[in-house]
Amino acid sequence: MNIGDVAALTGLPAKTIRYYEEIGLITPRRDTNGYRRFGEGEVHKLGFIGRARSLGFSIEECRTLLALYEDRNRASADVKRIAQGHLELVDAKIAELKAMRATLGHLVESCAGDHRPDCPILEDLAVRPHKPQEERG
Amino acid sequence: MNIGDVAALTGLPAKTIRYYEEIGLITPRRDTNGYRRFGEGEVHKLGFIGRARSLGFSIEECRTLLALYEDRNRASADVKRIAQGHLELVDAKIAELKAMRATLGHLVESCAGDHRPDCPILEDLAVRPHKPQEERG
DNA sequence: CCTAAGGGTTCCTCCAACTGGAAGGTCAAG
DNA sequence: CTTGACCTTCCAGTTGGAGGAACCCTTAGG
Repeated sequence: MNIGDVAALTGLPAKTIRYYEEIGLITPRRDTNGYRRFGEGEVHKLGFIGRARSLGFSIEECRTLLALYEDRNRASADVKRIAQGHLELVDAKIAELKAMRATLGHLVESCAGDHRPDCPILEDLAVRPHKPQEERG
Repeated sequence: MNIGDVAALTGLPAKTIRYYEEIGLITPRRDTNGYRRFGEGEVHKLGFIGRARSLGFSIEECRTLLALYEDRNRASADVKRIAQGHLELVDAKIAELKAMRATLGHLVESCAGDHRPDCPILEDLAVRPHKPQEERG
């Protein structure tokens, strides 16, 4: 199996697969012509990584998860800790974005958006000693 | 005013302020000794940028907003369009994170997190043809 | 034989938005 | 004079790849 087939199977770009090899996530064999040759194991690993990435795990978390996956003696607690930590990070990010969204939403609503120059958005950016306002309607 | 004072006033790291000069967001004068000298204008600009950044606007968006701010003939519609576009991006990001959070939350809940090796999180990453599961149990 | 296509390979640069650190100049105080 | 805080420049690294150049391999067709 060449890299193109693996890309099609896993949905990962070939570039990404090469990159994953470069950083040591996978180590496919080589044909005599220098082409990477992938077996089921590699494809499976790449699928695993792809799914973990799509859940927002960092590359290093993926590396750890993969190691745990291949360790038949792992404790599920180790995995759960990583997932939990990541979950908290995601929650924090969501909260941050929501705060941004609230402020931004208020500003957008308050702006007439016409040909005139008066703009509450710019005024706010210009002077407000930025603590995100909650409600003031 | 030296860069340290400006950093204290605006809350931006000195490194960041230097970076903003490098990319042309600001152009402070120089003292004879080579130190950057900041006036009120610069400090005001930096505050503006800092607040815009904290709302998630990109540097290039900040550049545009700043230009609009300084253009007395701008139309508020131009500003609103940028903010609106950014708002949609933020909403998309939130939605994406929420989807991740949901899947991740299910997985974390379903994992015992003890000394045993059985782990639904790893099993899911290993085999699931990843469409985020909604509800199941 | 040559050619063209569609793989593959390596290597290098670039992205955002900084951050860290090294090596060195400047300034005010003791 | 020395110390320490501040400033300067420049270089490298971060995350997770994307883009592209230059070149090799393979196969099909004429």
